[in-house]
Amino acid sequence: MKNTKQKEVILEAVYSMKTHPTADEIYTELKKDYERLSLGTVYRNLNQFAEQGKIRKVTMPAFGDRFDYRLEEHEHILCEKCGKVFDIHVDVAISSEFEDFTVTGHQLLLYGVCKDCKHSGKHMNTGDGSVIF
Amino acid sequence: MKNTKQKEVILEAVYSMKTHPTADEIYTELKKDYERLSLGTVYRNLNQFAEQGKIRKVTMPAFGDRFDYRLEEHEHILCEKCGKVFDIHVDVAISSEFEDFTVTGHQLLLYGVCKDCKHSGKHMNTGDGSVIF
DNA sequence: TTCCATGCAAACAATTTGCAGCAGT
DNA sequence: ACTGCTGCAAATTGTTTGCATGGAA
Repeated sequence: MKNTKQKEVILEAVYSMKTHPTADEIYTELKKDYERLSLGTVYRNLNQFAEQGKIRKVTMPAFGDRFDYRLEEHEHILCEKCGKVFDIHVDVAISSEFEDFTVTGHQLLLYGVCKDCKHSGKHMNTGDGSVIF
Repeated sequence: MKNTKQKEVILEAVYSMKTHPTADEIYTELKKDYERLSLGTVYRNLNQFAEQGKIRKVTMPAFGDRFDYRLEEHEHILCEKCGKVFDIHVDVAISSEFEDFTVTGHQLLLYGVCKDCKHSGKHMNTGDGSVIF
């Protein structure tokens, strides 16, 4: 794999934008400084980094794929109002064998309404009465 | 909401295909008997049913949206080789308040290799050493 | 008769890919 | 010099939408 300026700045962008950006958000951000950068290159490199385990790709229902520089085990919570994604640290212990499956990974996603959106006056659902995690 | 033949057979298809079908799979299946059925109608109705809580929409990374007739609380496990989705019943207890979030729902997705694919001789990853669920 | 739902095709959004030229080794 | 990487644009894929017509109430 060759070292290119593009690879460098794309990876750096994921590290510095701590907001779980989409490919397009990264592209838009970098475009300011790198006029000729192409969206295809951003996608190509993000996917490559994810395969190499340098970053993580997180698929969100209805809000597109996000990229996350945090490699440690953690889960995500998605605000359904603003689409922002936050990290949460919960202990999800999964055996590597489960009902005839060899389990290689998992993803836990919580949905809800974040603090800011709660206070911004929009109507919201009530909780569903579930228990402490 | 009006009762139409299309609504009837689409909903019935989700109930009878117990394979977590995509919209397109449902469409293809029904097209055999209903020549003039349109894919748009399938999408429209599936989304409507999901909103009404008659079925469930499950978003899978890399394999498109699936529809599930099972309404009870359960999670999914996705085979990375064949793309099949299976139900699993695990106890995921989540509080309705979590770090300033009002939690309205969650989704736990495990990835792995199913029994059939394990035995079909393809190379596979080793487990990641995690613990009993 | 009134409108909602459908079929159809076009529109869309997100992502991937083919290719010729350019740049890293 | 060789070959992979990039920019660009076109192609794909999955899904939604506008509109005229047909069918349920």
